[in-house]
Amino acid sequence: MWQDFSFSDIRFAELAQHVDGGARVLKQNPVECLFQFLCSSNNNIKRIEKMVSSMERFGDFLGNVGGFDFYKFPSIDRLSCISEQQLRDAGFGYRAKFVVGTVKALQEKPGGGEHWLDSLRKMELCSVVRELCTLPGVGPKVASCVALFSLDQHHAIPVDTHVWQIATRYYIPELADAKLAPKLFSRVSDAFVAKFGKYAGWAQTLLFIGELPSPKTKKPTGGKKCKNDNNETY
DNA sequence: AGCGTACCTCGGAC
DNA sequence: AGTCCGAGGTACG
Ligand SMILES: [Mg+2]
Repeated sequence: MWQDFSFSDIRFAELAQHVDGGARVLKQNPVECLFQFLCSSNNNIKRIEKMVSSMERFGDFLGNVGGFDFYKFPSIDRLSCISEQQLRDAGFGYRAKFVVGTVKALQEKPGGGEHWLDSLRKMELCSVVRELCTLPGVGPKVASCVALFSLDQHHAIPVDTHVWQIATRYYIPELADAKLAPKLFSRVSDAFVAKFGKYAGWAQTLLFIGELPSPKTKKPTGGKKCKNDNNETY
């Protein structure tokens, strides 16, 4: 698959050579995935991880490995025991009410929230996103993440600030100075699907990793120039 | 429909 | 040391 992506995009080809050990696009549990990305809005990864681990402590204790405690991610019912104040105290900020509201909304689904989330698997991507967006704190980006990482929607493109940077730099440079707006969300998404096709979401994930200030990538530095689709150097 | 703006918190940059 | 900025967006006017 990487070869296909590399053929489709020169930048992908170059980046792929510099990502050690590959990247994994995990098929996550939908509940866990949803609440993780519910914490992600306007936030940094370190704090997101802290918030997620504080939610996990409401799940069953699994054991201790190498000095680290592990917990099963809480069920929706278990999550419903957490108050907004507890979440505030745990540093969730304004996302505290999103968590409480989404738990409540899920509990009210006929057949339960877990079942409702699973039922989204067999729907079209646009319907999946639309349904998920009815939850408080869930917009198009979070919905796309949940769809891609936990609901088998491999062509979902979560358009976040990083993807926006990538897209305007390499694929649609004419929008370089525009603000990331909902209207342009689809524009970016279309650009990725046009370029990478069925598994565009996976390609997006790799390019996203390339943007992160992470030791996982050792991007080419110093002097090397490349060209984007419009033959502009970067 | 489309566009501005506020929003919790917090580590790093200056 | 104080201030400012921005981070895997969303809700609301
Ligand atoms: Mg929503």
